[in-house]
Amino acid sequence: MIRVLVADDQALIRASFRRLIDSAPGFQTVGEAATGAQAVTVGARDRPDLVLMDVRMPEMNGIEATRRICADYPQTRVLMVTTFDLDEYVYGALQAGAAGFLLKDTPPAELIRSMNVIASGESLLAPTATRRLIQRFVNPPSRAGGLDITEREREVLVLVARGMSNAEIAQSLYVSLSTVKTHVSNLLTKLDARTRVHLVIAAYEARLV
Amino acid sequence: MIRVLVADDQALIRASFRRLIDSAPGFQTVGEAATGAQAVTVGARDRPDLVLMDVRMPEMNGIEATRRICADYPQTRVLMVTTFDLDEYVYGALQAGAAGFLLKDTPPAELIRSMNVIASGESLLAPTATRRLIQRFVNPPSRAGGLDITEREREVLVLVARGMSNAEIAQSLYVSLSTVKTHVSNLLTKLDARTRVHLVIAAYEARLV
DNA sequence: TCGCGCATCGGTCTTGGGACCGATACGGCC
DNA sequence: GGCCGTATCGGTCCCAAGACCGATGCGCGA
Repeated sequence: MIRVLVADDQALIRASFRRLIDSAPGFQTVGEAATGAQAVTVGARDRPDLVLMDVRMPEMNGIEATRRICADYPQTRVLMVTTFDLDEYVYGALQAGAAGFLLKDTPPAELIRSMNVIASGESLLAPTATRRLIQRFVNPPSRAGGLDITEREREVLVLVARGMSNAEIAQSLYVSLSTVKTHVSNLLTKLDARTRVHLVIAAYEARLV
Repeated sequence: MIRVLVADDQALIRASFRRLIDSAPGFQTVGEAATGAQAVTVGARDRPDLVLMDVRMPEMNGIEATRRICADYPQTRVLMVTTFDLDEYVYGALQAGAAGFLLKDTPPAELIRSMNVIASGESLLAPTATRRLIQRFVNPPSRAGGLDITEREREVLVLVARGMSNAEIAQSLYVSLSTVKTHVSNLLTKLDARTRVHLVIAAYEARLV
């Protein structure tokens, strides 16, 4: 029997979830919470196997509540169920430790299936959330385009970020030391850096390496 | 009508998928491929909306075929369907551009639903793959433990990696410049670095920043 | 008790890094 | 033709960085 806690600030939603859960074989509602703080409290007291967590709640939002529950009781699995399909919600929930993220318009049967998946230790996301997560995995936010530097400067920058000295860069690019120094100097100005260390940091932040 | 290409080296599997697809409303099989190379060829010729792609195939594996198809025809969506649930497969497929990743033991009805999701532009993964992707998102591989340095040295290292000068670090830690220099010097030796730039690189590679 | 690792501090010395000055050449653009 | 951005190169100057030497005090385990 999978013991479920329902956390949502709307009583109607809670009741609806409770009916759905209790009618599903193998599931049982063991508690309700109307705020994030309540969810944490009840989660600590009743140790449910699964928490259906809303994001927007008074006192404490669902993300923060998820963070605390997951931190204190890792065996408790949290399934985020929200009306709004926002990036920050998804990323925040996952960072907080949620095992799943679904929208409230998910058909009941699918919700039950999803709860089984989550309770079994696997994870599951709404398709839109999946797409975004994959997107971020494949193409992590690269603020590289923000660097307003020339192509040659970019080449020099990556070599600097590889730890090469100006002399080594000069050899590598078949130019004189003076030229490299000029490029580095221009880079320092353009990127508002004091030393080449800042250039390395900028390169890493821009995902150039 | 969603036009589907089935790529799998086993004729039995292809036939099975074809029957399933053609019996589903809104779907139509437009081609088959027994190798990755064939999949690329047929994909280029027939421009299917969706490709059911196996990973292990002769001539060219499904990952590489996916990479080429996605590179040339971004509107073609690839759903990876494989027997084996391996990390490299999942990550490789996603990097290659696949929009989904399912196991061959997926029930037919769910496969059809998944194909609808994929065709609609969203993404979908098998629960085990979802869990792993989330895991990697939340807790990216951190080679931080590998650094054999003292606690104080670690503190200095992160400040170096933030771009601070030795003097600034000294102020920040309420110690003398000499002390900082000693720590930096020890760090350079321990991490086999020639300059502080290498320290910054090491810090970033170790995910210390 | 002695040794060892760690953190702390000071000194000297060399060198690469960076600021700042200058210059030439090439290509695109109005 | 003239302007501008870019890439190239040279020189001078200064200083932070780093190597290398020394030292002290503290805690911990053999």
